[in-house]
Amino acid sequence: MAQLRQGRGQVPQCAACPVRSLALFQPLSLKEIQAAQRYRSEFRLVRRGETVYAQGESVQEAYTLFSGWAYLCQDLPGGRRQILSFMLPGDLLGFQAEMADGVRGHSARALSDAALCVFPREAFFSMFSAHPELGVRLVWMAAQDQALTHDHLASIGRRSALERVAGLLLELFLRIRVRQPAAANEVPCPVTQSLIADAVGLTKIHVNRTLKKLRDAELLCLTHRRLQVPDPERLAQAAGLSRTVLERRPMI
Amino acid sequence: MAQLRQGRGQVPQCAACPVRSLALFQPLSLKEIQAAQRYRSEFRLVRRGETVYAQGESVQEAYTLFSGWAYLCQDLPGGRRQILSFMLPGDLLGFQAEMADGVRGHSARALSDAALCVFPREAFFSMFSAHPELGVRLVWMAAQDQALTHDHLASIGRRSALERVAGLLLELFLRIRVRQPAAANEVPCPVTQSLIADAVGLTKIHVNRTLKKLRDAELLCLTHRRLQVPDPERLAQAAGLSRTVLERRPMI
DNA sequence: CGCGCCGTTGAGCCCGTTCAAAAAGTGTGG
DNA sequence: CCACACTTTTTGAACGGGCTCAACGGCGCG
Repeated sequence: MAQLRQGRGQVPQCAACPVRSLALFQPLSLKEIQAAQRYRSEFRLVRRGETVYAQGESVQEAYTLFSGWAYLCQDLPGGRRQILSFMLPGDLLGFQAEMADGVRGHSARALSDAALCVFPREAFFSMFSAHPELGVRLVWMAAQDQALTHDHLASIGRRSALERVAGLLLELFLRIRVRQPAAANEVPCPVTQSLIADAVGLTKIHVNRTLKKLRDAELLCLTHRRLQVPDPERLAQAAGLSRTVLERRPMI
Repeated sequence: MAQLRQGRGQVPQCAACPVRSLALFQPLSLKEIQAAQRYRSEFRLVRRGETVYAQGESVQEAYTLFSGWAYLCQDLPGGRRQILSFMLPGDLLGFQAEMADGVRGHSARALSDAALCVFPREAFFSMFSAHPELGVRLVWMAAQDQALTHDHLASIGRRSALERVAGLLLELFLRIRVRQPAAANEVPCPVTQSLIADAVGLTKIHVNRTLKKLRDAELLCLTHRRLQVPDPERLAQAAGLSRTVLERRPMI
């Protein structure tokens, strides 16, 4: 359990984890966290573009994204692909199909250089029996995840190109902002237009045109890996979202 | 807990439940099942078209679909709507947002006359502490659900109209067939073309044309609330699905 | 019978795609 | 520092899959 592969840096201690309040272990006390650290089998560094796990592989581990960005995507015949979700620090990866049929239905890739805490499949069973509240927490996170996926489904199925792009970027904006010390109207956002296209089911060319429209309407501006949203409320309206979306604090 | 509202029929006993092997309580022994029945607060009958729970309501209960069909759908501005999933006997409804922010993100409606076993929100906490294996089972079912939703997402985002319709009907065909005594190439299937349209993100008119194509190609035939699939393998190919989909037994 | 829902078919249009190409940004090695 | 390769962004022109609008037939039900 203790064969932690360390990259250039040192392995962080769970007790000092900066994303703990967002992550699976949130319900545990500081003392319990120190004990729970032994469930982690590895602290892994991955480079931008590298695969964390691949579609078709058998399920052996799950991960907490410690730092950096990642995304889940499903590859389809004809070179097509669909991005299922973007993952931010604190998010749990690889549990979606953990219990299903034992085979990954999608791949997970690093969008930027990233670090992951790795938990072997069996660790979850021990964790749940030792800390039942972690089971509740996991179910809660899974439900949150499912609700978000449902929103994406409705977005791709029934919304216009502009609504889709606006909706996705608003969601990312809000999710990133929760992870930031101060609430700003500009956040780092390393997604490319191609990635947006594969996430909302459009062509990268049409995403580009749509972004131009949004920029001209001063609803948002995505350049140099930074995302500006002057007025989230107005963007939500353009995305055809009910006002409540802004109040729902995402993924805490 | 025992105020079971009974319609015309008698309330079924969990021990004799015909969908137990598909449902949440699958891991329990016969003896445990009899005890677990007390968690059920109600056995409810709903008529075709009635709402089980509605978008925006606060979350109070979850349900096991005992008989009949249901579907989850999200309503959008402009009269648009997206069907998120179809529910068959044994499926768990209303847990998706159970733990999230306490507000339903979608509605659940009966597609045919249906019967539901109702479990109040708090029952789940008692159930999990009394039977930890139910927690594992629930997580497993949630993961299965999520995997299916991911497939829909990829389908709507990146597949052609024909692939989408073929894929959806193949999925339904397989899910219905598991619930049937003998494996036939014809199953009951009460979905209308409008419902298919709202599920795959197309117009009902275009769904109609697509169904005609599929019928002409003798891939499937959907008439009089019955679905025929002469050769599932060939249909899977037309839907652009890898062969493995057929082997994956859905939702057990 | 008449009403409402569901399925079917046609004609024309539009949103988003495809193909093509150039500009701008990013990273690498000499 | 520049040269080079590569990825990402931007723009134009033309095509087409799926949409809109409109009308009709069929079926179940009160």
